[in-house]
Amino acid sequence: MAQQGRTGEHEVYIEAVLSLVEGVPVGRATTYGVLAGAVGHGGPRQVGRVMAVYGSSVPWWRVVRADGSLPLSHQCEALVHYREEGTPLRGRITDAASLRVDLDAVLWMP
DNA sequence: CGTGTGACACGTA
DNA sequence: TTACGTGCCACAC
Repeated sequence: MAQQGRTGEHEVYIEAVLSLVEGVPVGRATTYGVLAGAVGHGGPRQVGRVMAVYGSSVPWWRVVRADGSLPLSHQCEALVHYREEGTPLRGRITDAASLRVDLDAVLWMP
């Protein structure tokens, strides 16, 4: 449709990241670096920033750090989703500091 | 226009 | 495994 006349690369980048996150299947997960490489521009930090601002509209919990650890202030919320989706975790639930997603089993790539 | 900060990544100890 | 330093890019002040 004839709208969005301004193809701002900034918005294109945001939509690209969000689109990829929405494409992550249930029970799986990916990393900021993978998404950054998928869009072919910027870096993992830029992806993280997009998630921090616009991530509220996408399954952000399926995006974790390269080592499988969770976002600093959202691991508790992510934990709830992981339990519902049956996402395999490593470490001990009693210690969120060492809690990580088993990327070796659920890593998803676009 | 320099400095600090961040939902990051990687190497090394 | 954790801790520290460095590189990266964008944004707030």
